[in-house]
Amino acid sequence: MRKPARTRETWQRKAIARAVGASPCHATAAEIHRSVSRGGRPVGLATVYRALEAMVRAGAVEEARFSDGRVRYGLAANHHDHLVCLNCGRPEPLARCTAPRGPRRPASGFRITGHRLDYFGYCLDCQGAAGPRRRAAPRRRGRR
Amino acid sequence: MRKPARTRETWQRKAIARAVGASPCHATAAEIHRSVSRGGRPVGLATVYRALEAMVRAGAVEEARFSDGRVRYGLAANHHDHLVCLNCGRPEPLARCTAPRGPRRPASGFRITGHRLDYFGYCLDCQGAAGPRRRAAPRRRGRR
DNA sequence: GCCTAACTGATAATCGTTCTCAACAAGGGG
DNA sequence: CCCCTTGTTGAGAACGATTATCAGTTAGGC
Repeated sequence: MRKPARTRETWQRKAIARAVGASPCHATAAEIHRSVSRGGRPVGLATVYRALEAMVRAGAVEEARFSDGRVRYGLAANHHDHLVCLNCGRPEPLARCTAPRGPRRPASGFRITGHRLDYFGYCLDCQGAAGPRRRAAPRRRGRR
Repeated sequence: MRKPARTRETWQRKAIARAVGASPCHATAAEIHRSVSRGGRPVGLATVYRALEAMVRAGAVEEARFSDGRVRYGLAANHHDHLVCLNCGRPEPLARCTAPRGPRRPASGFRITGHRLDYFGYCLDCQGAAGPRRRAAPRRRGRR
């Protein structure tokens, strides 16, 4: 009887896992793709997305989404919260997780397995320059 | 000297603001668009996005992004955290905010003005049906 | 070495969101 | 009340991150 192989250890996935671990904060798929392709054989972008999806499913990697709409990936073992600037959109990692254990008694029988906590505000650079209530320029979309 | 009018009170913006306030939890732009257009004169989708952007800039509305990638909008006055199911992706509002005041001393001089806290896990419906470690079906994209 | 299912790369497709542009209208001035 | 400036609207094109397809490759159990 053949034991079904769950996942295969390709050099691409190893390189992608290494790149995710090397990032100090959560990185976008494009950043990971660039990092991997720069440091060796190029890897397809679709492969990066598929590998990241598999790692998320396996619980090794966690996703984070900020206001720019792009998904960012980081090692689950390296979990941290963020300070996100409302002006420049840049996320800053927080040293330690400050979230409470969970809401007092999640009614409705919800089973909690994780969380994500982001603080919004203005980073040092943007406090003087632009002042509050100025929106970020998250990403250029739409017609050019 | 003409005093420049900052914003104009069009019936579209009033209707959109009413629809945002009527939603029990954060609603997507498409939901708000549908809600507004159903209950009266139809409004362009671009208008909905522009009005929401203006309200966010004014601080009256806050954004939330879950794993399906769509932006959701809710009244800032009605702030609440969420329980997000990893299987079905449905967000459940939490009655009260449980986030700590802020991280112990945001180094780097970051000025915190708000936060967002989500708990991940599995809702009652998905605990029995699918079990853990099964990914949500967030959205259909890519080739058909 | 063989075989099969998992993986890869290139690329087309999808869809939420934003931009363009001409036409419209809020609301302050006269 | 009319005029004028300028923010707003609606329709649709454009955009870009992400996902699906498909044919060829390969990891790894036997």
